[in-house]
Amino acid sequence: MKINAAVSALSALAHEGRLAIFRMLVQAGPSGLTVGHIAKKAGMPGATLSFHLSALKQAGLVRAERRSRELIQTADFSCMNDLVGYLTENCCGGNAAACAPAPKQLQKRRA
Amino acid sequence: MKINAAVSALSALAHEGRLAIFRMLVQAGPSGLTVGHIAKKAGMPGATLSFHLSALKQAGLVRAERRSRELIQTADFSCMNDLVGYLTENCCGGNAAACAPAPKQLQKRRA
DNA sequence: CATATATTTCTATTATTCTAGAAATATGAA
DNA sequence: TTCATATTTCTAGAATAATAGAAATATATG
Repeated sequence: MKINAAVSALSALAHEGRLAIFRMLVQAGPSGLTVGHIAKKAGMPGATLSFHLSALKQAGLVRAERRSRELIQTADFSCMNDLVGYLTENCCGGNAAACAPAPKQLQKRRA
Repeated sequence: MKINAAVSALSALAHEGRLAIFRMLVQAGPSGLTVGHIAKKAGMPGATLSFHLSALKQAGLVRAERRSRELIQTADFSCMNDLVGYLTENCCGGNAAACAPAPKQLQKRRA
């Protein structure tokens, strides 16, 4: 992942409404959600939601597929994982153990 | 992590200069870097760098400690890990295997 | 074709963030 | 105290992003 792609993805997620939408989709998994469903859960006018979904798509974090009149939105899990990997890449120069702020609190996640 | 904290962290990272700074600090590890060192590597005027470091600190991603005339900046690894955890939380409703876009390309990172 | 539903694009207004020069503050050294 | 270095705060103009109503487009059904 290049820095521009990472900035796009982070910018897309750096908004309360869009982050909530993205997390909904992450948790929904590969079967996704329709725009209407998201609009209801997010309590957002259609035009506003459409604007935010575009931002997420532009960044590569969300994909859409038409099913009849509805558009099913799904999270792009590999984009998400690439972003996470980009942020944590080569953490502490590769010495992951150094990231633990205190000895008792060992890092459980990847470092 | 609450959504507001996540949005703050993501907003702080959603800028090419700040993302580059943060990654420098992540890779530098717990010993950190001085403002001057970062300014040189990032090729950024002091005032601009200071503005961006403030944003990263405000978001909890960076901490500073004075050592004589210099201020040592370090990444906050637990904040970073919390953010990553927040993004990927309960992915696919807990069925992590579902995130793999294709059977042949298994997810190597946490899901 | 006419009508209904689902979603997007257009538009303009409002709000927020970025940038960097200049001045200010903090620390240390002579 | 005077000077040098390191960093921040102040400032204001320039750039970018958010919001949502209204109109447009896509698909389906009678």
